[in-house]
Amino acid sequence: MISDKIYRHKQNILYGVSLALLLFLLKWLELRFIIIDHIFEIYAGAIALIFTALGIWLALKLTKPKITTVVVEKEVFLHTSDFHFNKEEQERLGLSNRELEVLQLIALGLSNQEIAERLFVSVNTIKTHSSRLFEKMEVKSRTQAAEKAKRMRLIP
Amino acid sequence: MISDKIYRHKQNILYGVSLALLLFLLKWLELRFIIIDHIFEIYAGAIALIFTALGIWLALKLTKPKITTVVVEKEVFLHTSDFHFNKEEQERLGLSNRELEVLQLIALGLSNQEIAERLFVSVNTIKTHSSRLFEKMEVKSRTQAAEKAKRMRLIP
DNA sequence: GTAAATATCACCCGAAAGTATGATCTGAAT
DNA sequence: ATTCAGATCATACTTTCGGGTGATATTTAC
Repeated sequence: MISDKIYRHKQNILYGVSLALLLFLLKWLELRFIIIDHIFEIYAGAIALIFTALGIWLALKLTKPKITTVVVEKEVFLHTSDFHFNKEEQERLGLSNRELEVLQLIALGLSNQEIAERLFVSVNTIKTHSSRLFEKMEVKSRTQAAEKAKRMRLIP
Repeated sequence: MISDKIYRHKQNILYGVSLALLLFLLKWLELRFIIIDHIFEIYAGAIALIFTALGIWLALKLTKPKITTVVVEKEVFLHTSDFHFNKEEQERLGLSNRELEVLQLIALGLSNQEIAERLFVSVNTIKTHSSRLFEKMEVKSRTQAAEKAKRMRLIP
């Protein structure tokens, strides 16, 4: 049995355990004295650590965050195909809607007679409109009017 | 004489000076012991101050700045540069260079008279050119010609 | 309501645009 | 040398354009 062996070697075990305890005590005392001998350095190190952390915390909490602004230019390509009517230009020139309508048909290359037929009015009316049109646009012919209208985005 | 007076009070002066020195020594010893008594606290305070400063410095030096990215959209217009003369169309219509020249001036809105002056020829010549032009382009007026020429990329 | 702006139409006239036809002249191709 | 395309010019004629003037509805703004 195992208990029999223990009993037989009782004294040996007791001696061994006592020796182990003594060694442990000695080691513990040694460590204790090391700590006591260096208590000041340890304390100082702890203070250093704590106050470094405090300093970091203070700096992070109390300073304004650093902000670096990076400006990235992004090129946007605009195509002429998407035509946007220039209402401002119409108002600037003081063109009425009817006059603009006539202008658009002139730019398509229609004659006064054709425009009159399309709008169900007389040629004389179209002449009056176009005259006022040229006056307001400061041009002297229908071809110039068409050219200028395209430049000013009054027509596509 | 002054030296006489000093000689006469020699002992008094010696006593006074001795007393003053003694008091000074006592005060010095007192201050020394105060410092020695509190040497640990002073040292700890100094460490705390130094390492707080270190922490602040570390935090300021080593933190990454916040990066704010601002995207600025830069508009790039292509319409002025995207014109490529349509030589094929000119050849398909059978337009001569002179006719094309006249066509371009017509599209600018110039009158026959103005075109004639610019090209140093007579109005009749311009009329001949424009007539042949309209015939080849299958249009009936200068305004139509200008419109069609722009559509066909014969002019910008 | 009245005034101002807009849209409509008419008539006249001169200028410009466009058509038709024909005539040189030149340079390049055959 | 001849042919052919392109450029030039002219004359005659028709059509369209654009300016000028005036008149009448219609709508919009105050």
